[in-house]
Amino acid sequence: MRRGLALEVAGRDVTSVAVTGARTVRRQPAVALVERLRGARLGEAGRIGKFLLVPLDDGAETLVIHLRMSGQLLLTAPGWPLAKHTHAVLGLSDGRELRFVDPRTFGELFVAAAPPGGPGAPPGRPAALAHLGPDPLSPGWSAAVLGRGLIGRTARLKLLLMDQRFVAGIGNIYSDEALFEARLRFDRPAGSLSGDEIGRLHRAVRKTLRDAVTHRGSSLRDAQYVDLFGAPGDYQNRHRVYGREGEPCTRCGGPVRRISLGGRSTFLCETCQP
DNA sequence: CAGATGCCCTGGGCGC
DNA sequence: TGCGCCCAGGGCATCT
Repeated sequence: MRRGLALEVAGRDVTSVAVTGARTVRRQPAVALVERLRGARLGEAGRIGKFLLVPLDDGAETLVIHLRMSGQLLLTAPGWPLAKHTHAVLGLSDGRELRFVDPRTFGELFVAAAPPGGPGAPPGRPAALAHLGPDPLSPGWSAAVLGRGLIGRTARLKLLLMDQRFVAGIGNIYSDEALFEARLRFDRPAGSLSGDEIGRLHRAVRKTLRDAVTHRGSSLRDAQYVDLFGAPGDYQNRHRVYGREGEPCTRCGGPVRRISLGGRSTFLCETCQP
């Protein structure tokens, strides 16, 4: 989604703004966001974890977008019929519209001040995102950094991977996929990993996220996740455990298991992830 | 303090 | 066909 925004909306001006959803803009008065966006020039989108950051004008402020469970950003011609649960529409100077659609209304938009990022660099992170840990695809997230972070942690590995304060951007699908790739059980105490296991985990997280982006994300049965043009991703067809309960493990042929953890599903192969 | 639980919502799938 | 239940890519407040 970040790549799509960078390709399609960077350099456009916002010519009109309509916010109709009561919950979609909730960190600030909707009128403040509308007035700040109207007439703004959109910069090249950045990303920290699951948050999208679209710099405004000189980059001193940024539009922050989180899709949560069911949010979509769609780029359409103005005449297109408005999908149900469309909560915000930005008119763009190229005549198209950027629409935020979100049935469950967990997603949100807000405008925040962004510290300057230096010449040529993207703006820094807004204060509202200060709690986020490093993005696992950023250069700073090395195996050594991961290993230091794991020391003394008693949490189960999967829950720590999904803790956005620890590392930002891994959710329920990609934690399961990365743990399978790393051949690690989800309920290992995070601090119990050996050096070799830390290396495997680090490699697996980065490979899983990179591959998922290459394949344009995971669109599950309800096809909630789609790109700017409504096209679903492809990575769901490459999942090795997530959503594959009872199907054969791609590595050993044994059945993929589903276990409930913290009220959500965890998928794993108990043979390959001892 | 870390960890567990429940809630914010709508919609789809399934059993009866 | 319809009802009630369970489940779903996340994050946060509130308990212990």
